[in-house]
Amino acid sequence: MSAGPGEAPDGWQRVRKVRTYEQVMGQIERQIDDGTLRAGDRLPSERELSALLGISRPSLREALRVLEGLGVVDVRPGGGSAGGAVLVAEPGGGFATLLTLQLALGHFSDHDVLHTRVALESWVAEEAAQRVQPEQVATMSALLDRMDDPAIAAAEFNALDAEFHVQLARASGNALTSHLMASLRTAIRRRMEEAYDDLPDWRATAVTVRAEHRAILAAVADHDEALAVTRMREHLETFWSIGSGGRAG
Amino acid sequence: MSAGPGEAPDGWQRVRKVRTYEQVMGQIERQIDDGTLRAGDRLPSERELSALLGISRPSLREALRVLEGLGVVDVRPGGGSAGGAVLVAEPGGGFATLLTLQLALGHFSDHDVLHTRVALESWVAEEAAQRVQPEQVATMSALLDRMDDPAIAAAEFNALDAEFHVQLARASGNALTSHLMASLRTAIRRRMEEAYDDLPDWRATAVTVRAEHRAILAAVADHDEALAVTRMREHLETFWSIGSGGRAG
DNA sequence: GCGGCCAGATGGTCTGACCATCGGACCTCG
DNA sequence: CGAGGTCCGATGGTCAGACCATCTGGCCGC
Repeated sequence: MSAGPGEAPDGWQRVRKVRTYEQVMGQIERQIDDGTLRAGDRLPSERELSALLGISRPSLREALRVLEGLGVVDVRPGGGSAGGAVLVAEPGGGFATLLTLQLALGHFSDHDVLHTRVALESWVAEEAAQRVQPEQVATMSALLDRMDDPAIAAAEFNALDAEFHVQLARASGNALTSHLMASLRTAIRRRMEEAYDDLPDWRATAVTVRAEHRAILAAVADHDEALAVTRMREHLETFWSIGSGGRAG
Repeated sequence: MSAGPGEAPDGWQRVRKVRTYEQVMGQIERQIDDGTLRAGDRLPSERELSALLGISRPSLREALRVLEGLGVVDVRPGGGSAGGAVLVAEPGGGFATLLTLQLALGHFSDHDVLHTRVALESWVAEEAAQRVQPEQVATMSALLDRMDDPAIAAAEFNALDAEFHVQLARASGNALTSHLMASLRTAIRRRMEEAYDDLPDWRATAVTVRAEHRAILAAVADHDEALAVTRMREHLETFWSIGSGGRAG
């Protein structure tokens, strides 16, 4: 991180072999950046665009696949108005895939993910406490009600747990943070489920989780920023200590 | 975000058209997840792997391109030990591209990015103040010295500024946060430079920035968490108010 | 022993083709 | 005249085969 890739002691640097698909991505990226292309716009058909760029269809398709993987375009088959590659209007796609893979590769530890969540969630709690709307409180409250179901399955409990945190992030009014958190949550979903499975009695833990969620939401609804942050931190640290304790000793 | 993509009222959901390259990615992802494939491993050659999977080379290549864009594999031409697709050992690749594009598409606002940075940087300052090592302080101090050069160009000043924040994130010991911050910084690099260009006298601003950096580093070096957090927040908010003030009024 | 040279392997790219899918126009029937 | 089904064209999805550029590693000659 202290230097760009392929950097050498002096001003020298490795020559860049620009592949065709990278040039295509560069052009699309530039056109997005200067406003020529905007969210919702439809790209020319693969055949047409490949001709315009003077390249083959496979090369163009590689670029489209990457953009698709990055959540930038949405490609649909078929003719007429629905077919073709469209610049997606919804944000956030791609983060989860990226995080999941990098986590699986061992590039980041569970510890890293949890602490990043603490950083973001703390801020989210603080911000949400400032600007939360009554109807958002109602939505989250309804979520917590559903988590109270005594017959609920662990997987659904976990999903609702995640949903609660995501809704809170939404209430903070920051789309980036909201999507980052949702993606982090997706990335560690399996580990969360495994952690639950390893608990001798997850329903006992659930009781604690429910109470903490209620407490956090109450502080947010009261616009008590400091309390919301404190409770959020405690909530995350409690869960972490239980989870790691259940697995490591 | 409240539901998965393509969800319908009942249990119905849109049929999933699984393309070949997606299946390939799924297989690779699974093998990474269960440890069959690990960082540093080399995948079979394109011809060999496409034969093993019973698909054509172009389809396989689409999967490889996406994985490459996500920073999961590193593909190099040529025969022998150096050629082929290798699972990257270095984390973080792909974040910057993704963030840059999504930002350009207008999915996230500058405001969102700045506030996410505040959330992460605040935590970074707190954590770094706890665990920073003397040599890390020395490294960052040297960076700040280079920023003192009165003849420094705006672009380099900006680069060193980013580098300082990244080093601080490193000192926090969290690779994920560190890479997220570096990527956020990359994503808004152009806007930062434009903001500097719009300043009537950026060198005057630079004086303030230098002082704030020194103050932050001093608090971190003293292991004064609270002070480090406070100063970091002030630093970011100061810069933001100047930047937006210079552009918006 | 050392340097240059050559062969094999690998990725990078292109051409052309065929299939599945979907939208929209058309046509038929009531 | 309207409603329904049908056909056609455009588009993405996939494949096969070929050729080129690049790089490694070993061979050969000096």
